[in-house]
Amino acid sequence: MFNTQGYKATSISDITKATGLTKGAIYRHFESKAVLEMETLSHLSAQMFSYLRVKIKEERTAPEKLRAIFNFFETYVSKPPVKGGCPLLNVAIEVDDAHPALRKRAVLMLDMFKDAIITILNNGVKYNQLKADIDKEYYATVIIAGLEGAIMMSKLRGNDDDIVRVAKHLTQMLKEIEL
Amino acid sequence: MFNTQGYKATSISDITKATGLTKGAIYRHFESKAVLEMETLSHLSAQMFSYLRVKIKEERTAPEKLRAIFNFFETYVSKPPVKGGCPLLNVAIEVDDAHPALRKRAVLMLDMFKDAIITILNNGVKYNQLKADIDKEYYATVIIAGLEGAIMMSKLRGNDDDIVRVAKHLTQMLKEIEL
DNA sequence: CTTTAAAGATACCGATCGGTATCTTTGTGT
DNA sequence: ACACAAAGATACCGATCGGTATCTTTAAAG
Repeated sequence: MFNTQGYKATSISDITKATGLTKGAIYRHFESKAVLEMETLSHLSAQMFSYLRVKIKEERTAPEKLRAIFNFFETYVSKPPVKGGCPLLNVAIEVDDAHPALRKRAVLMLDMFKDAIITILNNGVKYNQLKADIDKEYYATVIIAGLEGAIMMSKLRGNDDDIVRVAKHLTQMLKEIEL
Repeated sequence: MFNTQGYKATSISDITKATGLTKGAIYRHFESKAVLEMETLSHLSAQMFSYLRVKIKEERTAPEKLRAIFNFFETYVSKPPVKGGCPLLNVAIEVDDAHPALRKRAVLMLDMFKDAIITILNNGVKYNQLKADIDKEYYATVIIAGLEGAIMMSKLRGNDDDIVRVAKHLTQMLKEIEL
């Protein structure tokens, strides 16, 4: 519910209705709504990276791993891995300076995503699957920005068209640094 | 305030404090908070497109117009045209199915942005500045997704680095379809 | 100067917010 | 069978939510 309706927009009462639990039960396990939000985001983050890690490990070369990532995101709207779209994108847009802890977690998620891609790029160079002189941070940024922006567009329109186009473009970009 | 804190997260009381007006004064001019949200989004949308249109009209050729757009977005975080980042991105992430009117406006904003870029691409082909066989919808989508995703990343980190990287990439992509 | 309508202020509405003190139930180890 | 702690339920708190009925102020036309 935090991921679909937003953190601020989801009330504890919404959660009691959805879970059948009472406020007393919830507040016994979470000391505040802010803590519940944090732990929910951590859970969503872990879930997302878990799914993604499986897809990445199924492939052997760096280009194949990257294509697996693009492919993973192509059906993000029609078959969302977690309801409500990308938790990173959602929380990044919602958090302002009033939620420093949640913001920190969001930055951490972005770092993890970026590092995962950079690691793949590094291994690609190491094993002569990718050109040696590529700017890894640059490509990681372009990939994440494209995917996240495309999720926004596709989710707004309610179909995968936009994200399929961006995935196609990223695949094309990949060809240019492939050996 | 709607654009910085979010629509749902901004209360009428927040607005009375910020404006010095009272609820009575506000509700005389706007029949509900939802209407105020709608008109605010329309205003933000018009403002954004106004700024962007100026930048586009300053350039003469299609490639120059597109580069002007990329350049416009490069300082979006450090020198935001409107406080709180991109109104399209913000509203697209916040709206769920409970806000159909706001959602419709968001789709309209995306359509306008996309159409503006497609028009530039069409003119570029017409005047032999761009290759004739390009998929305009594809490039428009890639450009918007990249820029919006980059805004999310840059805003989360608090600097322009990510969006500068993506702008560089889009400039590079442009070279490939330029004549 | 008076009239009049728009604009704004005041005071309130019921509903819901996050949160808590206190009570009851449940499950487990002995 | 009993003790006891953990889990959950109940009932409430003050604050704030969006919204409104009613009163006062403002400003412009005659």
